[in-house]
Amino acid sequence: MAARVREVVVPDGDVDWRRYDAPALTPLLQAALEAFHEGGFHGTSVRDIARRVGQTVPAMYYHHDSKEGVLLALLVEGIRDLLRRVEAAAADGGDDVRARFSYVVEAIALHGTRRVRAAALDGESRYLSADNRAQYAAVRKQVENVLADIVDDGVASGAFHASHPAETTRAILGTLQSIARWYRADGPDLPEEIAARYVDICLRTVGVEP
Amino acid sequence: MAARVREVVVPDGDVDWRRYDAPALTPLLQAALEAFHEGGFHGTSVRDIARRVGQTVPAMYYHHDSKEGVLLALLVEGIRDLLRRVEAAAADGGDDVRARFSYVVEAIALHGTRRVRAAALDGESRYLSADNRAQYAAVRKQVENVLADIVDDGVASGAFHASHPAETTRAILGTLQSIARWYRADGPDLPEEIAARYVDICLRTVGVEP
DNA sequence: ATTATCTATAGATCTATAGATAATGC
DNA sequence: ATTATCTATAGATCTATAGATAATGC
Repeated sequence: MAARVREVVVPDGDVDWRRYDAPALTPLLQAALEAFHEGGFHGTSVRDIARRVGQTVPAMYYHHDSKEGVLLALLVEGIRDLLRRVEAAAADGGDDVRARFSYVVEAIALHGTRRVRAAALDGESRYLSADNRAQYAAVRKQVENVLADIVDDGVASGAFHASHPAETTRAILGTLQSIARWYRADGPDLPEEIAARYVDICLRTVGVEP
Repeated sequence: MAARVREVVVPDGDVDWRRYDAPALTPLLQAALEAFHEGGFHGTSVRDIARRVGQTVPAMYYHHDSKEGVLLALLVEGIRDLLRRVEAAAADGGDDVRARFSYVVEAIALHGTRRVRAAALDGESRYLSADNRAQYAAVRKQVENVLADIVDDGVASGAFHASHPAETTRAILGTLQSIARWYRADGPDLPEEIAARYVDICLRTVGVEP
């Protein structure tokens, strides 16, 4: 197997979770991300991907086991990036549960716009084989748990109000996930504006006046 | 073109929007809906569909122009069903904006569980040709407008609180849409329980204590 | 030696249609 | 006549691999 994952160790304290540079993807993965975003996993052929990057199909197979391997690499890279940011955002909030909540919502909303293709790719994870899907889902679950813990803390301390904390967390994640399905980079609103609005909206959802 | 749409005229006052019988789909459309739900539009071949219904591929082409025609028929049928129910739910709420909101949210949530395959199919609408997508989107927009008008009314009358009503409506629709992505009929919760919880959650989102 | 690419191709599968055939309704 | 199905097949496209070739690093 030729595929490898370059592990870049970034100390958590150094993560600027609001800053987005160009994604650190190989040209082939960048092309595949765009292709999957436009046509979906099954609607994209390996020839589509190769053509976009100006290479031949076998060049792709040298770096990745299969088309599914390309999807997995993109999904794992994307969700790990989100997890790093979300953990940094939660840490940034310190002891203030409302700040922790607001920052984490902001981080997920920013990801949905600044990394709209990666965020929208989540829906394609269902086409992964069981093993690969589990690997992706494990990281995704960690992201969800960060928010779930904050909501639980807020409800327990009386800062938040929710009749069904777990379902409320899921509802908020659904809302934030949906951003990537309508956001267009050439639209009228800046990612920062959108994120700020979703912080407001999600605060109300946990019973807090923004 | 052999395909036809049977139009069943149902007076709006007669729609029991909480009641779900078996969907009125031909066996082929039922099979296609299950196939698309499992594999997505591009991950499903016309042979898959024919095999499920115990027929040959040309039998499908006799009733539908193309594979895309099958998807369009399913999407349009599903969204029209939802629109009918949502309009009945809004009417049921009468002059009480909170009741109208609660009923419409309940109706969309019930649709996400009772018609989970149809609801989840929404994401595949992006693979339709521009014309067909516009036809589907027009009906979908009507559903969204019903909720948007209620949220605007509630904010205008002071019954609801939302800094960004349009974005709040979109957020709520995102939450409700996400139900179909995790709901399983063999799960522990009844559709009615889930719908009731989402009414609670969405009321909070518009600044109302449930 | 290793890394990264290429040309050429295998073998399967895809959507869709041509044309035949049977069953039904007038 | 109409409706609904079938067998057979066209022609394109799919994923993946075999084996050759060039460029790079020691």
